Amino acid sequence: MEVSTIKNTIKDRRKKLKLSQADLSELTSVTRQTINAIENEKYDPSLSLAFKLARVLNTTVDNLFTEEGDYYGKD
Amino acid sequence: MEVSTIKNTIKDRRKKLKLSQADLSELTSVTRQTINAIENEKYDPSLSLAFKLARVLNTTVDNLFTEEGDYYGKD
DNA sequence: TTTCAATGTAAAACTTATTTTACATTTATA
DNA sequence: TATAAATGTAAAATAAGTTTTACATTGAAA
Repeated sequence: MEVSTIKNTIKDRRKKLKLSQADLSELTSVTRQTINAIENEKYDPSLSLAFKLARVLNTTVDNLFTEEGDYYGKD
Repeated sequence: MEVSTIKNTIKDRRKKLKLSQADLSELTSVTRQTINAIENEKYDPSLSLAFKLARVLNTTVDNLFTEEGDYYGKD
């Protein structure tokens, strides 16, 4: 089971707005499973979805996601 | 031939830094073709690559990419 | 004007993101 | 505590991003 390299604060921000995963999925036009997978960092969202999520959650992509660790990965 | 929904200023910023597409591809660990395709907006980069590009080009994801138009797309 | 570097492009294979369908578990509330 | 809502998860299919290989065109410099 792969794990995303990028962390995010979607769950926190979603809850502050009292939205369910289903609500957020509708607001961003993806499935609830996609929201769930991204919150639980099964994989990274596309750039397009990252922008939609940031917009709906009243923030920026750079704020919502943080690329940390992995600076010495692969090669 | 599909076209990316997201615009970017990679080419401009790359040139200001006097980098070739090949240079940028090495700095971000992708192929030159990937850089070329993204500059010419054949498709969007992954979120991970978007962050790498922003970092190398001394800017942020939100600055480097702009999601415009398409507000009334698809459904 | 030749030559080399840089850029554009394309098909096939592969990897990763997303959907669809479906069900199980947890959490809130009547 | 029963019921509904929310969340977690999973397999198969499809869509989108990336690599590999390869070649053609453009641009710069000798």
